[in-house]
This record gives sequence, C-alpha cells and structure tokens, in this order.
Amino acid sequence: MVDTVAESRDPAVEAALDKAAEACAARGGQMTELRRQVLRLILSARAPVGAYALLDQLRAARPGAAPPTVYRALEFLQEQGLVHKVERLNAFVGCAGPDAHHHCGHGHDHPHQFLICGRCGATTEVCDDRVAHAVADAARATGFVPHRTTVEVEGLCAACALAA
Amino acid sequence: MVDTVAESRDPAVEAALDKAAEACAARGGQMTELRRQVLRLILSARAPVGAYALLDQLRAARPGAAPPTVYRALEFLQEQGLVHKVERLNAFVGCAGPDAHHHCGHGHDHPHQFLICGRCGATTEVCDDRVAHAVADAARATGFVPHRTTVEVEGLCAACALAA
DNA sequence: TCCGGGCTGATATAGTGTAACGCCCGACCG
DNA sequence: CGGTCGGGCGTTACACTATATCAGCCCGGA
Repeated sequence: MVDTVAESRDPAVEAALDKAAEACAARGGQMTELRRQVLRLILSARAPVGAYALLDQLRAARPGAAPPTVYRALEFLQEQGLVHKVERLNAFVGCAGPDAHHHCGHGHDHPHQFLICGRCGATTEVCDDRVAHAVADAARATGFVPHRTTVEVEGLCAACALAA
Repeated sequence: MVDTVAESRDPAVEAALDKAAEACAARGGQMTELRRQVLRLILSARAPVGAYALLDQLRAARPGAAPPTVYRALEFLQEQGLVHKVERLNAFVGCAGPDAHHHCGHGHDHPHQFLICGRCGATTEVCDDRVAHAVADAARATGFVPHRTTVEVEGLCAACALAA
C-alpha cells in the first residue's frame, strides 16, 4: 500500500479543492494545507461530519490537532462559502462549490436550504429562490432586517420514502 | 419581601400556564409541577433561554435538579408544542401558545419561523404560510417527504435596525 | 396484593464549542 | 539590516450542551 488510510484522493475532490483554493485567493483568502485537509475530509464524506469526527481523521496527518485546530479551519471555510453548518446535526457539509450556484445568481454567501433524511442521513442542499424570497419577505414585513437564513427540513429522501 | 427571587409571577404568565395545563390534559399529557416551573421560567424570559440557565434558576426551587431534570421537562414541553428550540442558539422559547396560531389553521405542531435579532437577542416567532408552503414545495419537488422544518433568520429587529 | 407505567432523583459520561496564551513566519517599512 | 505587525497555527484549559443508566416513588388496574 503506497497510499495510507487518509488518502482516498478522489480526483473529483482534488479538482474541487483546487478550484476552491483559486476562488479563495481571488477573495484574498489563503487556502493553507490545514484548511485544504479539512475541506478534503468534508468533501470526501457522504453525509454531514461532526467537528470531532473531522478532528479524529485529521489527527492521522496532524497528531497534535486539537479542537481549535478544526474549528478555526471550519470558520474560515464557512466564511469562504465552501462549507455550511447543518444546525440540526451540529455537523458540516461541503457546498457543491459556490460556483455551482452561479446559475441562480448568488455569490458565495448564497441562500440555501437543507433536506435531511432522518433514515439514511443523506443531506442535500437546494437553492430555491421562492423559499429565499418568501422568508425574506416574511421577515421584512415585521420590520426585521434579515442577514443570514437557516432552512433545514427533516424528512425522508426520495429513496428512503420508497423503501419505507 | 414576601415573594422570593424566583417569583415575579406575572399574571399573564400564570394565565398562560393554566391554559397550557388545560391543553395538555386534553391531549393526555400531565402538566406536573416540575414542568410547570420550567415553562414558567421560559415564559418569563424575554429571550431564548439555555437549558443550563434554566437549570440554575430551577435549583432555587429544586436543589437536587440535574441536567436530565430540565431536559426531560423540555422534551415534554416541546412534544406538547408549548416550547420550541432555537437551533442556532441552542436555547428554548415559549410558543405564544399553540392556540394563538389557530387563526392560521394549525394545530400544536404548527410550522413556524424565528426572527433572531443579533444585536438585542430578541427572538420572535412568526407563522407564515407562504414560507411553509414554499419550503414544502421545494422539498417535494425533489421527491423528498418533509416532516419537520426549521426556519431561523438572523438579522436586526425593527428597533435595533433603527438604532443602528 | 402484585404488576406496570409514568415521573423524578441521582450519578456519570459523552459531545460540542471557546478563551487565552504564545510561537513562528512572512510582509512591509524605515 | 532591524523592527514590527498581522495571520495562521500549536497548546492548554475550560465552558457549555446533551444523553445514558440505574434506582426509587406513586398511582391505577388486573
């Protein structure tokens, strides 16, 4: 075995990492090795990952890693719009890449919604403008000035709904 | 001082507690003294309250109270629709009273949204059908079967927006 | 009487997130 | 060159949030 446990190195993930680094640089952010490692772990996971799960995996490459190590990386990645937190799960998912949402006219701080399958744990991000507008309108109707919005739906994904 | 610290005993809160107890009983739930105390603390607060803040206050009346004491009460109150959790804050707020939402045709498990002021901490619950429908529609469009929805908007409340 | 379920007490532990200090290093400037 | 300033990271310690588990109590029904 040439590759160690930590490396499944999906080429698609590596490509996404390179694109992310590029996007960061364009905004004045530095995609350091640590941040890249954390983002790789998130993008390689099939479901949202908890901070401490990331920490465990990270220690393979960085024995000295501690909670602040991963939380600081996560904070950066969230600011860059590369990662979102799923509040209901206290876990993190990669954003398909902000670029993937350019079609709906949003930048890297785009509004998004999560569909969380309570059975298989799959969490998919959608980007629905009607939802975003409805929420913003409802807020503004009360004089509230919206800044950031969290929308998370728990239920059954299409596959699990059929299986059930 | 006749009343001790723990008792501000807002008559409106007491009335809400009585109504809540009634509503619980109608559904087969028991509003015990402990649960009533926890609900009173939540309804008396101006902002969402953390479980451990509740615990601290609760200990005035129940020296032996421990985390499970308050979490069990909270679980019951949430099931009864008397309390909601604000995920972004890991804190709990009283529901205006499910009855307050009968006007929009929902029962005690009604869809709701939170407007969280990042400056003063005030958190208001709204009940907007367009939002609820937009979210449900967006989810169903992907074959997802929605079960429970969390919508939380962080921003500035009307008062703070003016002050800022 | 005995059983069972719901509620609470009590202890222990798991999981999530931050504060605070200090070091290194590279950028920038006099 | 020397200084210093800021960002990123290591490290320790701690705060906050949540749950598992076992035991005791009360009450209503068989």
